[in-house]
Amino acid sequence: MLASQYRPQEIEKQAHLEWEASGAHRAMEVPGKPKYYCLSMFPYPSGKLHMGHVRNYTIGDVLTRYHRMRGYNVLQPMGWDAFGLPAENAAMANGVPPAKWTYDNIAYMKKQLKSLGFAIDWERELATCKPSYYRWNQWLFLRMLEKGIVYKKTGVVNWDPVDQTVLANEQVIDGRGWRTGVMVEKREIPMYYMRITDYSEELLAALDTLPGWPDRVKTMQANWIGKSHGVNIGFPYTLDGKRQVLRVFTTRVDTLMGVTFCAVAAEHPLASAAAKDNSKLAAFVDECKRGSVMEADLAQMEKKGMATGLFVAHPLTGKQIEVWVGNYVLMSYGEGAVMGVPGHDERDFAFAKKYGLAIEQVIEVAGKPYCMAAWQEWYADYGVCVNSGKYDGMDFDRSVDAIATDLKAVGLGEKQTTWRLRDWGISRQRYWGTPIPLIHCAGCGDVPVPDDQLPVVLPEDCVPDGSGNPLNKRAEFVNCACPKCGKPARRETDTMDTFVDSSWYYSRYACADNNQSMVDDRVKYWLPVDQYIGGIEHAILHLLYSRFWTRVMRNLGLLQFDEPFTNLLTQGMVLNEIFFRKTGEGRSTYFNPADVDVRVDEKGARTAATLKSDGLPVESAGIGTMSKSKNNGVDPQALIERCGADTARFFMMFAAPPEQTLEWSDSGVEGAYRFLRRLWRFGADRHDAISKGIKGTAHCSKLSENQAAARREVHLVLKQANYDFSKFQFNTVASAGMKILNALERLPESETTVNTEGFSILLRLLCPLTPHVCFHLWSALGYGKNVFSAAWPEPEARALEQDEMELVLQISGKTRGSIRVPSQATREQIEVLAHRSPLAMKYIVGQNVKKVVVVPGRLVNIVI
RNA sequence: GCCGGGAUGGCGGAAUUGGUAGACGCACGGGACUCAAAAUCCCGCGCCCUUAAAAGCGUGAGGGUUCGAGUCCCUCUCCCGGCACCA
Repeated sequence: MLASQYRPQEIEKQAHLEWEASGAHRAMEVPGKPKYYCLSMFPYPSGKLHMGHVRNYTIGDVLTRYHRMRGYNVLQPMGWDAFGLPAENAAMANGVPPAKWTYDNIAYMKKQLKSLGFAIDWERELATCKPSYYRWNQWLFLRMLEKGIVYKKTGVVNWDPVDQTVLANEQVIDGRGWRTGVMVEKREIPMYYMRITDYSEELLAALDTLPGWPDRVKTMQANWIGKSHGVNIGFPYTLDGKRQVLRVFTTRVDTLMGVTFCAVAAEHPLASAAAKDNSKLAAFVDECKRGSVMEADLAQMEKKGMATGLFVAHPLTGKQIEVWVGNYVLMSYGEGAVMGVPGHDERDFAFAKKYGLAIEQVIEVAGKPYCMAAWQEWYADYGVCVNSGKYDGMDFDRSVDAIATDLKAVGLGEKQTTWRLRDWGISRQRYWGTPIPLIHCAGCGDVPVPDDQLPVVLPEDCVPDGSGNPLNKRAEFVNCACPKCGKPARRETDTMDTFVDSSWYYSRYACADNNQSMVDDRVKYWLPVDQYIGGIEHAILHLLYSRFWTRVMRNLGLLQFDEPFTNLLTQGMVLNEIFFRKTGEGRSTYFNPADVDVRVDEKGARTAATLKSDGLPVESAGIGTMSKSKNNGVDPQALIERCGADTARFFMMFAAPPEQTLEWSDSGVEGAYRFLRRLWRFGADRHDAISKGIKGTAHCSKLSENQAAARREVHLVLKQANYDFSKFQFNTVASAGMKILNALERLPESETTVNTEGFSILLRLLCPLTPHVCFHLWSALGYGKNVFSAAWPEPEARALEQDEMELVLQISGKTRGSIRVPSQATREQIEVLAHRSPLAMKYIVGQNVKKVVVVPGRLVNIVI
């Protein structure tokens, strides 16, 4: 018997018990059975789940359950990206060690994930902050060190001079330290790097082997790697009596004859040399070195520069060219120096205009006038060389070849391929991360920790206070013996970038219990990941580092594949409304949408919003991602407790397609809940009839016209829904479920045959989305024991057949109505029927028919 | 600034390849049931003119290709994601 009322809490709890008892979500290696590894990006244990998690893991769970029903052996694991800055911030705020805070959060969030009914194999759970995981970070780091993939060099960091600490970019606000408020400085410190640039070519080329990745992600990665072809040019000069060469890289050597200055980065050796006895320049160079290291900030800074007083010679004409220091020149790209061609480059133009430097046209584009006199014209288009001596009249390709040849002849340049991608600096001057397994010895230098001393265990009871890395204050951690000479030595206290942790965790899930090796043979069975799901914000860094790391492991013989993620789904963000009031000092107070009343007019359009507590108006700042700072988050817990996990899941899937942003809506949730109540009631009302009814296919021949029409509709919607499933369009799958229920509800209750079949289709179609209610109804109505072992529903061709079909009738491209024609009608017959239809007559009598377009199954267009 | 993406009723969204724009849901309006409320059910719902029908307009803005454009091309505006130490 079925209770008349839908009580999600009860049936969900019961379902969880049954699934747990039967081990329904365990994934075991079954040789020969097709496997499907479905992975969602693991969460950072920030405290409690947010809606972005719920969305991400619901998408993953829908795919997991769908593929199980399709006969795959599916693995869906879960773990914790447990190292990172927020734990240290929480420690500073509450005095709790990051470890305790992290483990408490994991326990709570795990409970929440379980309450959502995800088909996760919890036996494979991992947390990156556990020595059993990060020891393999350390182990692989040492292998990379041996192979020369890891190396040491200096890198630039944000330095807070008051707290005497390195700041993350996130901790720099408007160029100042977040806690001290003082201007941040750039500081160079020694760091360890991974040679991801050794893999530039492969990482770029292999994007073509990833048809299952969204094009936008592949484009972003390709642009990030940034392969460009150009020429490396030398501008000779003499300094301290020695002949030297200033090297620049350009992709536009065709504009070489238009160079009117050169500009170098503040960190460039030439800038330092010139600043030595020029205090004004030294001050300017210092100024450039202050402020944030973020590229976005640098690129938006006002272009500033100062002449060095040094001159270099044009490599082909010998003309003297002044060298400037420019804050828009990045030391990290190319040679840290550029040739200035203000006539044909936007940034050079802005710079030249500001400092009154010469602008010369050396490229002409047909049909595009160049108005030098106005001093506001430049263009970067490709064209033909002019004012360029022997190169005049040459197009881009020819001039590049000619100029490169001439440069080579004088030993001042050759063609070069340059990459935008930089090596990956992994050192972090922070506590809550994987210790870098090195020991610094006065006599032996940097000594790797021997494998048998791994893992280097991070003490779990430190409490950071914002002034540097607490590991430095731990004598028992820092002081150690040199593994080579045995003398007292100093342990490295830098930890690894947390992107290291997330670069290979997907492999570890296959063998999380192995404490003898990083990976084992089970990886061969499960990997690569068939479907990876996560936020679009990870499109570049995390995914690129993972692709790199996979190749490193492959080259060490640990993995047998090139690409870790065969298919990628990038999910959109979850947004909510933002309400605020301005307070005195121009600051804003934000109010949670749950505390705001919104009034509407008789058409449903919004008229006003007021705060519930005081009834006074609040302002709307539109919609934005759910965040603490905008106070617009919705706690999934309250929702689950009130409406159940199925409602939360169904709303998430219905409100928007997975890749798009999703806007939160309380009434939308209410609608989802209403639908599930209707679904339940349909089953409860027809319980007796359906449980006694004949299961299986309803036979067309025995059906009335009414029944056949309803059945046709169900199968038609199913056909579309199956297509949508294959495209991961879960929002239209959800709406297909609603359409099927609408169709079945329109049928009289006595139509048991069609109802029984239709409802079984509906339950199977929806069970990946709302597993609990479908699981319960399926067995309660006697369809079988377990809906997840049932066959996936397929539309029946015979159910879709019909004698007549409707075609749209257009007159000269304007839709005027529709006509009915026999399904088998030929193009000619359709044309005749269309002409004879009263609707067409009305428009074509007395007109000259120029042309008739017939699109089979769609429309007829009579052009007059 | 650079790279990537987006824009469709009051709202979320739908519309396989160019072929009836607005499926499905929310909100809103009207009605039924009820002592009443909640729940539930029925009807309506892009804009404009209108008693109604018909016509006209309509997918961010402007232009183009086509018998036909939300969908393809060009130009522009606004919004969102990333920019290497947030994860």
